Amino acid sequence: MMDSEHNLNTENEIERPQVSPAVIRRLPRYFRYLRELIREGKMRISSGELSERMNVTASQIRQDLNCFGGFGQQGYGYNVNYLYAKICDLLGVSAGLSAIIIGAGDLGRALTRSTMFEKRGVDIIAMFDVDENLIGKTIGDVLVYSMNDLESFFETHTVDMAVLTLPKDQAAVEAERLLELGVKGFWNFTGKELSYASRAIVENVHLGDSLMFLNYDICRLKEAEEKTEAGSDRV
Amino acid sequence: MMDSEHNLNTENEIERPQVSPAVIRRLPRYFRYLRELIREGKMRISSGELSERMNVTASQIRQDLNCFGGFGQQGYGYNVNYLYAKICDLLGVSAGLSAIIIGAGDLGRALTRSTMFEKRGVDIIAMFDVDENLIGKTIGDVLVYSMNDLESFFETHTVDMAVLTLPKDQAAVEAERLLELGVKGFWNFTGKELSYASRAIVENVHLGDSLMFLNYDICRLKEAEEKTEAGSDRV
DNA sequence: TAGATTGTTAATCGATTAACAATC
DNA sequence: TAGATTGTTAATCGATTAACAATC
Repeated sequence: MMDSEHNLNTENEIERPQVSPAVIRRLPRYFRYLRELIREGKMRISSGELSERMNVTASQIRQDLNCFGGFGQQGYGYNVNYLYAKICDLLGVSAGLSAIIIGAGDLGRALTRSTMFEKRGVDIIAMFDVDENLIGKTIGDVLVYSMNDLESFFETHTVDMAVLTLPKDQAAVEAERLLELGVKGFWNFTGKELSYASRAIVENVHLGDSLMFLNYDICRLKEAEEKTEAGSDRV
Repeated sequence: MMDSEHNLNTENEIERPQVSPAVIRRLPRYFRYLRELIREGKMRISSGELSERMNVTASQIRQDLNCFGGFGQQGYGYNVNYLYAKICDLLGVSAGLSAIIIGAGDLGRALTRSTMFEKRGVDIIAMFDVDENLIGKTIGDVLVYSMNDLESFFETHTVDMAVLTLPKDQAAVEAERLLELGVKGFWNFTGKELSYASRAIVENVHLGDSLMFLNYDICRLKEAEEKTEAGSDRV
């Protein structure tokens, strides 16, 4: 089941799978559907059945999962709990990752109060803001610190990632500061596109882009409707 | 400049460009960079220069823009204002699209108060919720209506899209209700994956998936670091 | 005109799907 | 054993990049 050829090299130099981002971006979706299957009490699932639920090809599912090893069994399919556990591993659900949220504005507060992090094994250990009225307060069950205390906070805490929900024009300078303190990843909602090559990992979120994609399709739909109407009862 | 071959068919059957989603998903990013260029007062830009800023190939830029017509000029490049106007058109920035927000929770409020919609020409005309304490209140400058008043609201208003920020378990039933009322598109944050084929357009947003993609990379990075440490000073 | 840069075709690359042998 | 379904290779499809002729 485990590959043998790759391990011929020095000691056991781990085989970096080097899986394409396209595949990795699909993993969270498998994660979601597997949770659902578990909730339903389903014990096993075939790529065929899963493909129907998820609206993708069975081929793709098998191909995707095989990038990480043989999680299934011929003639049987996939054990739901086992597969779920494997995907959780890949996505670090039990890795005990810690996060801080920079910016206790509307979005920062919404994210803090959501169950999103908890469900994915990420622990929000603090929020930071410059607003004197917020500092010392608790949002959800997370304490808001002053941005001035960032450095001292890092002396006593390990922080894997920072969620950036602060104003766009401060994004770059604060991110640099966090980088200096050893943050490994940024979940960046500021709209300012950040990129630190090998120094840190950045996931830039552009909600506005998603909105505009929808806009595009709605416009095309409206155009088509106008055309139809014009064709049916105009001049 | 305008294509001639496609227009040989009946009357002028509009040429549906049928551009790939991959290209369309990139348009909002051009939109953002062009805004920046305008802010900087730049009048013209070549695909080469833009490609450096955006970190994509010049080839891709020219290919993308050409899906919608010849927006540039040989030997000169692209007129920033003209190109911006064209992309705004495609993305419906001046189409006067209207939206309502279903669910006045943390996320709904955060979206309402943001400038995201305004910047993209989408008008939020109402919010809806079931919470008696919120109904009648104003968030940003948007009034919160009762979910019971949904049908009557539609009698006097045109609604292009609904932003779904309500609890997951109510997503499907309320979306169906909105569909019935003539909503054309859904910006869906509920986590419940919706799909209405030709009846409506759905943009499912899964912030958690984005977080997990980041998790994946951070885990790989941590693994790599542990390996390095182990190699340098262990046993 | 010469220089620059697009529009567009052709070549390459990568991702998805199909097919089937391996195997439970 | 026969049936089912994976793991995996090969074929197809689509998207990206390179190249260059058109043209401003």
